[in-house]
Amino acid sequence: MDAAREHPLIRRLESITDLSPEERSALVHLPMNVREIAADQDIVREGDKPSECCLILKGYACRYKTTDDGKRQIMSFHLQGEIPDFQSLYLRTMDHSLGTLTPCRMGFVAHQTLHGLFERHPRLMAVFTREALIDAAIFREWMLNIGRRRAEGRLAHLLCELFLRHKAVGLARDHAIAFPITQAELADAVGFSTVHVNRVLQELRGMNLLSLEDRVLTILDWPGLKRVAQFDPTYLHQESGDEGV
Amino acid sequence: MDAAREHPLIRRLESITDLSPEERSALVHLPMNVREIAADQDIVREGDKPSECCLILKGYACRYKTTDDGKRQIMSFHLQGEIPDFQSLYLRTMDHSLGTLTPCRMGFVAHQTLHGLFERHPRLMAVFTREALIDAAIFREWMLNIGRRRAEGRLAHLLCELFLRHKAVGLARDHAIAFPITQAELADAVGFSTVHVNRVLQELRGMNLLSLEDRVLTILDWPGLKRVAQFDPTYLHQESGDEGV
DNA sequence: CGCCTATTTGATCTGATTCAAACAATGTGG
DNA sequence: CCACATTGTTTGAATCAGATCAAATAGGCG
Repeated sequence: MDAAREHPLIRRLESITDLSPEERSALVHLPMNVREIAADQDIVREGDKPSECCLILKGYACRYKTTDDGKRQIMSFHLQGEIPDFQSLYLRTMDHSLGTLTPCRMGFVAHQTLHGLFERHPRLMAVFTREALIDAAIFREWMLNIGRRRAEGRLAHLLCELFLRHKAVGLARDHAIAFPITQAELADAVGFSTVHVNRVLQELRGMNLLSLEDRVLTILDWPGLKRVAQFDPTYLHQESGDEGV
Repeated sequence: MDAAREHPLIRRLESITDLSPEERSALVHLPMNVREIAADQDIVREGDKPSECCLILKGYACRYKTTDDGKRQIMSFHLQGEIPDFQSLYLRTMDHSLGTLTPCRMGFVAHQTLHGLFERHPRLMAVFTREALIDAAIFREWMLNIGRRRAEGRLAHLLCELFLRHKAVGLARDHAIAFPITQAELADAVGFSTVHVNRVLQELRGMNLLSLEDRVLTILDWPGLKRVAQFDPTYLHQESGDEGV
């Protein structure tokens, strides 16, 4: 079997664009330092000045910040194949932290290595730049979500997004995805209390829109969920939208 | 007097990095279509597929989105010298709208022109990429702000940011900046009702932290304002931080 | 002057928080 | 294999920050 097919980064990039044989080869042989990391560990922290980027080979991670009085805001969730701290290539100091949600296999790639890669393959640089801009688009949508949507819609919106992002990279089976995110983590992502997440989740279940048990999220009624979320997938900039869901 | 000094884009970029004579020359002669636009006009709208980017030569603009039920979230404010829709170079479809807050002079630059510029001056591309990543850093901070900070801190935080951003590009005079943003617009930026913005603003004034009248914001007590905002300027990635304020 | 937009004030209501505690599931070490 | 600790979920009751509704006031400006 083709080694490239098994490589989470390549699988992800090929869900976005076509790669030339040279580009694929460069990516397959990208020097990286692979480490296994337990759940709930920080990989880089606010204030750090990292000299490498972190590629998720397996598992789930998130970016977050905390206020001085200890409240946390999760700004993004990340799946395998993603490089959550890509921005550290251009912004020396971390303005937020990156941590694991589950046990993870991480590939650490030196900044220098990536700069070299981009010099030899400018098109790859454009692809990663695009990805970073999509990240920003997701941040914008979350702002609208947190700032202006009320409970059911807000939580539903996040679940719609997570489902489509899994689907786009082949991590959805039928209408189900792995869902290792706890209610407390969901709360920190949408700006609720844990208690409220629990109650809203029960509402969504009560409407037969979804089921969430044993760390698996199943979408039972996609049009219905989209409706309560007012979900429009444009901001994910997946060429396919949500057709075929 | 040097024409480049007067050019808002160059002034802004030189507040960030040094430009070579060739880069400056390329920027001065960057072909653009200049238009005057009234206040409260959309420049591009969610769903548009623009073929040019918009440089603010004069005035204030903002990016925003609305929910189906008409609630608006402003995701960013933009000053002169900025290119708020830079992402349209890489993401075909607008996932949000860009509108003026005040009468503006705008320079429209064809995507093609910018791609050409970046090909000839890769370092400029890196600078703009960096700027886009700082945009994203600001979005993240706003998420924390909207999701996890309560009223006084939330509004104070936004005002701290706007002050520092003005200062960084020489648009602050002593401790005062132009402030054409209405209370309704502030409300849409921080996720409040207009009424609540008014009350919180009165609190901040009552604490003698600032004055805001006649479209001028004056910071009366920077350490105090920073404290209630829990403001840490790291996320703006200005090398100078807030020293000298 | 009169119109329109922006700010301010007051009264009431409500969605979500907080606090507290029970319950379930999972894992750990003896 | 059980006792126990730990982490995550669920439920109930009281409270509150901020929203909503309504109306007055204050500024520009044609």
